[in-house]
This record gives sequence, C-alpha cells and structure tokens, in this order.
Amino acid sequence: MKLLTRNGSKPETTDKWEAQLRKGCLELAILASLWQEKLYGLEILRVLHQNSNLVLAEGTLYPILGRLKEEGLLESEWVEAEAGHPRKYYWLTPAGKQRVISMARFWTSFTANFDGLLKPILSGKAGR
Amino acid sequence: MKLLTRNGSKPETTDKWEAQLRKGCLELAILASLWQEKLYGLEILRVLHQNSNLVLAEGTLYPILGRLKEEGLLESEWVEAEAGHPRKYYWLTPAGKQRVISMARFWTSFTANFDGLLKPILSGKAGR
DNA sequence: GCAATATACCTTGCAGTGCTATGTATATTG
DNA sequence: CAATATACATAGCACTGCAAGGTATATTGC
Repeated sequence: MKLLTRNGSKPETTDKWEAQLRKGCLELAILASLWQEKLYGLEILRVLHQNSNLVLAEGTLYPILGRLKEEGLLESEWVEAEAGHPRKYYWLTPAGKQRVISMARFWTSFTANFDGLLKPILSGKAGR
Repeated sequence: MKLLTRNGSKPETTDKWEAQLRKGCLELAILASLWQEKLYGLEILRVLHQNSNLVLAEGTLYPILGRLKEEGLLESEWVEAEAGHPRKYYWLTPAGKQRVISMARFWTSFTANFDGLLKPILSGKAGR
C-alpha cells in the first residue's frame, strides 16, 4: 500500500484538490503553450513550468498530446536534434487554433462566474 | 451503447472539456456556497446554478457532501420541513472556513497564472 | 382511502483522466 | 563500454463526476 508522497509527508486533501484543479486545465494549457511557436514534448513542460508555474509529469503530457493529435487539433513532425534523441515537434492546426480560442473564451466566462462566488470570502467578510 | 447526450446531439469533445474544467472546482464551489448561510442539498444546487451558472447533478453533489463531512469541513443536521421530505442542512465548521479561504487564495493565484498564458490568444493576435 | 405527483436524499456502476513507475532509443562523457 | 543525459512512450492504479435508479415523506385529485 502506498501512503507517502514524494516529499515523504502524508498525502493531504489539500494537495489532492490542487491536483484536481489543474486537471481540468491541462488540455487548454498545452494547446495555449503552442499558440506562438512549435514546441517539442519536454519543452512544453518547461514552458508551462516557467511561464505559468504549472508542473505536469511526462506520463501526463504524452497521452494528452496523442489525444489532441487524434482529434485533429495538433500536427507533429520528428526533427533530428543537434545532439541526443530526436525531438517530436508539435504545432496547432487551424482547427486547433479555433479550439484554443473557444476554450479560452469559455475559461474567461467560467472564471468570472466563479470569482463572483468567491468574492465574499476573499473580501474578508466573516461567514456565519 | 450510449452515443447521445441529453439534448440528443452527439457528445462533442468540447463538452467533455467543459465538464472536465468544472470537475476540479466543484468542492470549492460547494464549500463557497455555504460561506454565508446553511443550505440543504438541493438548495445548494439551485444556488450554484442561479448565482454562478454552475450546474451539477444530484449524484455528484451527495457523495461530495459526504466526503467533505468526513474530512471535518462540514457539519449537518436533519430539519423537519414545513411540507414534504425532511431536509438535511449543511454548514461550514471552523476547519471548513479555513479551508475555503485557502482554496480561494490558491484559485486566485492559479487563475492569474493561467490568464497570463491565455493573454496572447484573447488579445486577438494571430499565432503562427 | 389510495394512486399520482412533488420534493428530497442516497447509492451503484461506468467512463474519463492524471500520475507513478517503468521501458525504450539516441548520443555524449569518463 | 559502462554511466549519464535527453527525449519519447506506455501500463496499471486511483480518483472523480455522472447517469440511472431507488427510498422516504407529504400533498393533491379522484
């Protein structure tokens, strides 16, 4: 049985929640990272980590890239690297660009609704 | 085999994504709905629907309420209704209030990071 | 009285998703 | 030629939401 997380502490429900929140956003995040330029797998992880503080595992990334490609939102191509293992670069298809835009719009209205729900909490008023 | 959604259309991947996005936020939404007042089950659904455009099924709500209670974030009590079936009212424990606050803070910083990622897309600049 | 309806709570089984762990391939370094 | 670094890939597990179906209580129409 597995009871410890990587840092050796007991898994806490707070951690689980944060993971859960990330979950729903990963596809959008990955598509969005490709908005401006082609990237290869591990590079996507680095970009998301550095630009948006979003950390995901390789075992999470590759299946998602596969799904997105199968849906026709991404294309990919192998490219010989100057050194080491060849890299598989991904970029958005026209359908993919359309999709990112509509997802981003949905995200915006969704979070706006949510912010309304959280306003009483973050404005410092006590609940009863 | 099941191929149709409730409205009779084919299930689209966009729908799946929207569902996925909601998923990570439900616990926070439910806890937040209880910030100001005690509510009973179905009432929570109505509040979230009307105030935040957030629709969830009963089969989703009750298990979550059970989890949250088990974690010590909620308390509950049966109350005779003026008419019909008795209602089970829920409210936040002190630990629950603490938790909502920390979740709301995490939400705020998380969405801020994300908005940065989406800015190039929503500002109307074309990708290449 | 008693079926039909409305309100409310609860549970079961399934499907979708991310993550840990592990595996493979290529090239460089000691 | 082992060890290391980079990169892509997959299998099995655990968690979560949801559709569907079930139970309980009270009111309404006949």
